[in-house]
Amino acid sequence: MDLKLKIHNSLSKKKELFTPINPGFVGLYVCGPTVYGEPHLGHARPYITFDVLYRYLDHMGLKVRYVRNITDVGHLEDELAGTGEDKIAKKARLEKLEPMEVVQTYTNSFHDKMDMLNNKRPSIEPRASGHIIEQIEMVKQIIANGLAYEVNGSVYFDVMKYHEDHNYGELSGRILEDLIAGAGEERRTLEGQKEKRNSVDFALWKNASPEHIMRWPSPWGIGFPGWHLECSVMSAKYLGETFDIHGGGMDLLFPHHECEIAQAKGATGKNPVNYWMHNNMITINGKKMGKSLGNFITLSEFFSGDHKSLEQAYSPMTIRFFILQAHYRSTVDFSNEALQAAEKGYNRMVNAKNTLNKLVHPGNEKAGNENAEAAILALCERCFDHLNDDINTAQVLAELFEVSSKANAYQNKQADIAELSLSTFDKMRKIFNLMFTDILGIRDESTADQGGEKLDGVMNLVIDIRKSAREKKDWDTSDKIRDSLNELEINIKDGKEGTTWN
RNA sequence: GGUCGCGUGGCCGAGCGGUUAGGCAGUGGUCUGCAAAACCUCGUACGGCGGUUCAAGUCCGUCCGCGACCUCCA
Repeated sequence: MDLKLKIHNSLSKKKELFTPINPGFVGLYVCGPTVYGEPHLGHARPYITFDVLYRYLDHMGLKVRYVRNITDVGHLEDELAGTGEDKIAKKARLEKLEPMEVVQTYTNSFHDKMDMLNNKRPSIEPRASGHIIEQIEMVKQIIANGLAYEVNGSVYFDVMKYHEDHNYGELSGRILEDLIAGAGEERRTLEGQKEKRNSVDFALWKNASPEHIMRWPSPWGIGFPGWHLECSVMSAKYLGETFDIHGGGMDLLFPHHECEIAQAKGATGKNPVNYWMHNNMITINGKKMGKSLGNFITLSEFFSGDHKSLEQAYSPMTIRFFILQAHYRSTVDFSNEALQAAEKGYNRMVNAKNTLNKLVHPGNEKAGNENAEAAILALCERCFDHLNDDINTAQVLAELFEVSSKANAYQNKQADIAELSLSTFDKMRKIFNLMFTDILGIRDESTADQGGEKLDGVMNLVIDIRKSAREKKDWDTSDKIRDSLNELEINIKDGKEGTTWN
């Protein structure tokens, strides 16, 4: 099939037509979380963004191998004292847990939250700690190529040497001379800085001090792998030395992804990634929500509403809808008002979806209104155009809102469903469901959808009783039923065609 | 300080050379026992100042404001 998907490549800073290396197959790697804390709103964004990409590629008939790692070792934490303690190890010490216990706890939580957000699980979810041998091998290769050096049991990547034949900064736009010149006073105190030939060099392998908990033997002594190595190693192992798409948050662009490129080229000489994609940040009061500022709200807190900044609980689908209403490369600012707007929009669209799926078309093969017919057909096409234009989910949702209005109008007889031909109506319904459910990955959280047959039966009975009451103008009974159901979060709507609920 | 990005109506957010984004809130209607929902209607926005162009939120310059990265971060 002819691919028309254009994606913004961070490497060229342009939208490029996506062409997979192997026709029909796509290798997709997304940087996963470091599992040392509860996942927060910021984590929702990349995984929803790339989930939609994954779903869309899949819809187009491509066989996608989606690899997303779990970082359970390796990130150094630069304490003020400069001890360079591993994040996982630090958390373990603070919580008096085994490091792997910490890892498991937060990995489980991460999985739970991702499931709730309706993100599909990746094809492979490798852990850094399970690939120590491969990481050591890659370090050896880079040393053999003369682009890394060992000092006191640690191995550093020689950026200056690499830059002689390559361009360190090709992704981030950094200029090496500026990086060296711009090294501030505060950075001089960081662990290992004095061992490096140059301040811009980064660790591939770090010597472990005796009190360091996570440690592995290596040709350079007991230690642990460096910051950026795992992604290079695991992407190469499962997707090949050069693969199609690498995604992640913009905050990872430098140094993490820049270093990945350098490591990969330093090891294999090959460009590791054809298309780099970066999602923008979620902000709170205009500032990036993240660990370092401590201004994050966890997904659990959103789902329960249990946080001082939250006026209410927000469901997983409200969060998903909220994120999808903005383009992935724009920042999106959190606020209660914005989330409440997303919640209402989401509810409106879900209700419209259910309405649409229950509509019965009279079956006319000719459109009653050629203009309406043409408009709907054009709208259907535009949904795909928007996705092809760098996954513009905001525009897709705008189109689906148009369909929602139509569906409601047909239901209420405020517009004639026969204005569309049967085939166009079917197409509209099919594409709405495809976009909403399959590609945008939005799930129906309403009671009606989850109550099952028994609830349906009960509700039919209740509505029938209420109908009798209403016919007798027994408004007390009628309103009592409505109010009581409301308390159970079941809403009654009296329409022309009878009463419905959700 | 360096590199990059952003500033759109009350709020959130698409668009990025000429045509309605959309959602939420608000206005006025229709419907309705009441309510809710729904549908229709209305608002005419693109930080300031210059410039390019027949035509500019949309391109260029400049100024102001904000942010990201340069240290772990999605």
